[in-house]
Amino acid sequence: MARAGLTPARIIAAAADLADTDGFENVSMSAVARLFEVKDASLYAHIRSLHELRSGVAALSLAELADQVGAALAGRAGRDALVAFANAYRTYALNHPGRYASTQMSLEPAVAEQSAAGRHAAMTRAILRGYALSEPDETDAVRLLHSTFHGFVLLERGGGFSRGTRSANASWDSALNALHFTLSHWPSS
Amino acid sequence: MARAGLTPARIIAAAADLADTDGFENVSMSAVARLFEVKDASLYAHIRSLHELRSGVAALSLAELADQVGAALAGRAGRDALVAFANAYRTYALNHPGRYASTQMSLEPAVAEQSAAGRHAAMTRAILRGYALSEPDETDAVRLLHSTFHGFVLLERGGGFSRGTRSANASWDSALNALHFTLSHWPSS
DNA sequence: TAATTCTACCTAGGGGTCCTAGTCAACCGT
DNA sequence: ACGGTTGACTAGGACCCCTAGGTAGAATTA
Repeated sequence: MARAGLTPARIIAAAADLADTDGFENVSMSAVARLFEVKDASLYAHIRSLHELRSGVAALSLAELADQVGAALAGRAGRDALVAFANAYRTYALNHPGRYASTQMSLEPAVAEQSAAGRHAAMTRAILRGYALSEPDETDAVRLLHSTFHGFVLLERGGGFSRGTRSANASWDSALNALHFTLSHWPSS
Repeated sequence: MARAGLTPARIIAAAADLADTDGFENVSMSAVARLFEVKDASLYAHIRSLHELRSGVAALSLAELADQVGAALAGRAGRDALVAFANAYRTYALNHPGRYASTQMSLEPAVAEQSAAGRHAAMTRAILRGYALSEPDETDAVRLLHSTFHGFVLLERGGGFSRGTRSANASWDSALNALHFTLSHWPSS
């Protein structure tokens, strides 16, 4: 009986890959076990439950997303920062659909989540520094940006933009234009 | 053996209620069968598969959503129409989380879907008539609106706006302000 | 090196889900 | 009243989650 060399990290990484190829909803203990050519029961020595496996994927994905967005953001400001942030966000979501889907699951306020989601919010606020908003406008703007990016990416991936001849890319650029314009002339009433 | 009086419509309606109370991901043949005090196998005389059941819920929900949004929109124009549309949309999503979640599932271009989603898009375009956009700006604006509403509602329901003291309602109104402003001064470059 | 402990993986099994096939009883039109 | 249709049943296969207990190889210690 050769050992497969399972560790929580490797199991979660494999599950994340599986999510991207087969969909997050198809991430199961059995499916991941098959990847390692191991019985599903064997995974329970490393990961307590399916829920923990999926939460692990979510935490991993949030961290990756924050990394990539952070890297894209480095050294930019104002409109440049907005566009870089948005494009990095969308690129990650489209390249890693399963990982991105995992970030939607409501994970209990775990420590790992706190850090990654916190970084995310901090970066969004960093963008807004170029637009000189004060509270509570800044919070409203953060939520508007996040909503728009999240919604766009989900609809795009779900095929919601397939009708018509206008490309999703063009509409995306247009949306960024609109957001930049709104942020530049924030109606603070 | 008394008959339970199952029909596709009643089964789908029950499934939709179950989605709202227990979550769309928990809509299963077994769970719906339990509601009718019937064995799960009995449902297959009326509904071919779990996928068909869920698609049915999605079609029902899309139709309901279109109805409510359409009713809210009646007789309004311009900013009024935008706000009415948006609030009806959000209200439906928050009051019927499971039904709303069902509308996210990618249903094959079924006939039923065509009609409801088509109505939805037509109504969004009706709003924009007050802003005098021409193609392709109108398509971009439709997508921006839909993305923002969809993203906001999902994040709100997922607890994404729990941090901080700013209420979701206030941020929502602020987002509508911003959208109205952007639509009024659409940067057509 | 040899003995002991540890642990990564195993088998066995209970309970849940989707779905098919085949059966029988209740309803309905004639 | 009767024959056909159909609505719900039981039985069962395939797959899933998860627990309990066993075993063999790795790690630690004597």
